[in-house]
Formats: sequence, structure tokens, C-alpha cells
Amino acid sequence: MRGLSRGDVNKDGSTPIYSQVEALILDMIETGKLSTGERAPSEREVATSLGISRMTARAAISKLVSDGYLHTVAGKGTFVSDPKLRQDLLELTSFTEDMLRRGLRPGARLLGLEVADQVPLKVRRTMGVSGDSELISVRRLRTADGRPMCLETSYLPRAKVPWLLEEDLQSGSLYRILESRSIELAKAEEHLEATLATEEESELLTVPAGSPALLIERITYTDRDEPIEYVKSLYRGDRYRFSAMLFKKRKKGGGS
Amino acid sequence: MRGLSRGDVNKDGSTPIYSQVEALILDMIETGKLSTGERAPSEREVATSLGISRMTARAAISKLVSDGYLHTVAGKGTFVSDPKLRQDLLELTSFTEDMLRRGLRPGARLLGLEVADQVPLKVRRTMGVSGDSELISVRRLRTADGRPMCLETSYLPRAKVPWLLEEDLQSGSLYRILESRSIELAKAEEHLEATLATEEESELLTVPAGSPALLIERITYTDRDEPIEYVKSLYRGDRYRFSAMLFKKRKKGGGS
DNA sequence: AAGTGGTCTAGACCACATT
DNA sequence: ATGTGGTCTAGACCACTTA
Repeated sequence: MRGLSRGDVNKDGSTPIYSQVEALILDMIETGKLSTGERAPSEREVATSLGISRMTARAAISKLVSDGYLHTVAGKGTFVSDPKLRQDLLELTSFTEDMLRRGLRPGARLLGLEVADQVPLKVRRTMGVSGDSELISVRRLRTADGRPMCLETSYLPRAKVPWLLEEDLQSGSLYRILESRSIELAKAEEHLEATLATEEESELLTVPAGSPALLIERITYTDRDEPIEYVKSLYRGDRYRFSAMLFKKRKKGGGS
Repeated sequence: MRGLSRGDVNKDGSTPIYSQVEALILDMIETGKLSTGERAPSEREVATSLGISRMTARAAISKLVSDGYLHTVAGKGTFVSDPKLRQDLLELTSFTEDMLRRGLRPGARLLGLEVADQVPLKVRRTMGVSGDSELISVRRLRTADGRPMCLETSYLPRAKVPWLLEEDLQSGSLYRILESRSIELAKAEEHLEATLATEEESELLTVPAGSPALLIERITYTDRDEPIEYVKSLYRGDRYRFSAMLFKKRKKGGGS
């Protein structure tokens, strides 16, 4: 299989070999050297042509399978999946990343940044704090291409982000700020429901009162499973669409 | 670590060892033998106590990690994740399963089952058919505990499910019917948006006209990446909430 | 120093597909 | 008969954390 040769992987570098292989195959897919439905090089081909172990090649391919780029058929081979099935659905992103991905220019108008002293019980419980003044709240009107997209209220634990009150939340992405402080976000639980914008909300979002809106509640966790952020976002129903990829779980007991 | 001994795995059976190990550890978590935040047995412990290779033990643990039951910390160990983070979010389920999981009794009222001859272009394209009469449409009012929950319109390729017109879609789950015919569903792409119920829709859903509703579009694929179903569902905004778990992807090349 | 997860090797046998 | 993915082994070295 042309395109894969021993020189393509660096065994001494700090980057794991399987990650390099993953990037190599991904590149072949994205540049069209491998097209949809086509058979990808087999595990053994990848292993021998790159001079690595089959298990290492397999690790790379497995990752691409779980990310939706490839799918395997036992006895036949590994095939390139339909691009529709490998869209970056269900990836945890910031509003900023989300908008950029949609081809829109993200923006923010800061409505409030303060130590919160009247936090709903539900939020306090979720964030694992008991008293008042333990959370910082950020309220922002998020814009896309300059026009209102959603109304966002975040709560973060003061103990973990005491420096937040000094940050510039007008322009920057909150998630990028957190990462620059070595707070690694790992996953988030989201709940979505359809609702109507109240009078105040519709005014800020510049839509008629009673317009449909998508209410998204998100609890973000760090790589140590600690809740780091509770966000309630109200998106304009006419401008926003949420996408996700759902997977079927295997049955227990070897049935399937 | 008590609870894991050589007799617990069957090396001759048809069930892979790592699946058995996965089930064993999962059981320890669900029965409380391992509680939230506690350290799970290490890869080497599992391997030696069960008399298997470390790589096999690791395969089982990796699966549980990717399913959200455990999380690893390099150099420290593997820990049991918060139950909130391992809820079955983002799993592909039928309406029937979904309702049962929410503790509601699912039901259906068949509104239409026919060969569809006026299918929107978008649906035809998605399903990969060109002409008319190649899709079967199913329109049902779905109920939960006897009260209307959503209005569901499905399109399936006639060529793949010619027997569908004879099926009982009043009581049974469509997905269970497909599975009984050896059609394995693997994943689905979903798009959600907030909207308002039209007059006809609100009447069927027994809500006031102009009520908020969650519009869900789903395209379901088989394990061979073939689209098998296109569904448009309109859920009552006051009764339904969609949940998902989002994960952060790793950065490439150590740039971060 | 000892234990942990992260990575990697060089083999092996199996069931299944294709030729 | 050959090639494929699926599974499994019995080692190995590394960076990291904890004691």
C-alpha cells in the first residue's frame, strides 16, 4: 500500500507510535487517498509496511473505528465510513469552537461576573458546595456573526478558579482560559429541552416574546471526575440545532 | 482482591475472556463491592488473580473506561467514576426502551402505514433512493403512561423491509421487529431543535396551540453503514428532555 | 523502591470471507 | 488456500506517583 513506509513513524519521539499511525491513516482519508467505502490497508499491511507490531497497528485502527472514521467487517477487512457518520458529533466543545465549526464568528457580551450568593439548590448540589459565596457566576450573551445566539449563565467553584474574576470574558473563550490554567476538561453531561423565551430573554436574544428556544443544561467535569462548571444556556430556536451521534451497545452474555 | 479468582473466567467458552472480565468488574461496581471514587483492582491484580494476560485484563478495563464506569490516572490507578457520569446517555435506543428507562409505560397509536409516494427530497437523498414508492412511511402517535408524548414519522427503504406493511406497529417496537429480522442497528445521527407545535400537531399531542416542542430528526444506520431509517419526531416540550454525554477529544502532536 | 497505567513486541489460534 | 479481523499470551521498558 503506497503512502505507508518505515520512514513515516518515529519510534524515538515522545508521540506514541499508534497515535502517529492514527494520524497517517486519518490523513489518507482526509486527503482522499482512501475514499468512502474503500477498503483500508489491513492491520498486517500497516504493521509490516511501517515496521511495527500488528497490535500497535490495531490500536491505531481501533481508535479510528471508535471515532467513526472506519468500520470493520470480520473476515473481509476495514472500510472507510461515510463522512456523515464521522462528523464531530458528541464532542465536548466550547461555544467558541462550536460556532467556528459552524462557520460563524463567535462573540460575547458580558452581562455579569460576580461571586454568586443566591444560587439555586440544584446547582449547589450538582457542584458539590453547600453554602453561599462558594460559586462564581458568569452571565453572557453569546453572539454569532454579531447577532445574538444564546443566553448563557455559568457557575464555577470559587475555590478552584479564584482568579476568574480578573479574567477577560468579553473576548476570550472560558474553556481556553481554564486550559491555560491547567484545568483539563474531560466530559460533560447535557440535558436539552424545548421551551419558550420569557419577555426579558427574548429581548436580549432579539426575538419576539414567546419564541421557541432550546434550553441546554451542561455539567462539565475535569479528567479527575470533578464538576468544574454548571451552565444553563438558552439558544434561539431559529438559529441553533444540536447534533449527536448515538451508538448501540452490545448485549450482555455473548448473545450478539 | 477478593471477588476475583481463577474460576470466574471460562477460557473455553465462546464468550471472549475480556468480555467476561468486563462483566465481572461491572458486577462489582453495580453491587457496590466497588464504590464511587474507590480504586479498582489494578490491571496486574486482575491478570494474576484470574490467571490471564495483563493485556486481556487491560482490554476489559479500557472498555469500562470508554463506557464511563471507570477512569484512569497514570501512576495512581483506576477509579470508579461517579454514577452520574456513567448513565446510559448517548445510547441508541428505541422509543419503547427510552420510555421504559424513564419509568413510563410506552404505547403507540398508528396513524398511517403505507408506501410513501410524496417524500421530501431531503429524505430521499438521505436514504439513498431516487424515485417515488421506494420508501415505506410509518406515522404514529407515541404515548407514555397513556398520554401523548410525541408524533413520529418514519421512512424505511421498501427494498430492505418489504414485510413491514404486514407488521403490527400498534403495540410492538419497530426496532425489535427489525432485530428479529436480523437487521442490526449500529448508530444514529440525531439533530435536535426547538420549535412550536402547529395546530394539527398540538391537537394530536393534546397541548395548547403554540406550545414549545422538541423536533428530533434521526437517521439510523446498520452495522454496515447503510441508512435503514429516517425519523422525524416532535416531542412535547413539557414532557421530554434529551440527555447526552459529551467527551473531549485529545489534541494531536502534544501541541497543548 | 515499589506499584501503577501507557506503550510495544513477536508470536499464536480462531472463525469467517474470498478465490 | 489465503487473507481478514478478533482474541490472547508472556514478556518488556517508560514516566509517573506514593511511600
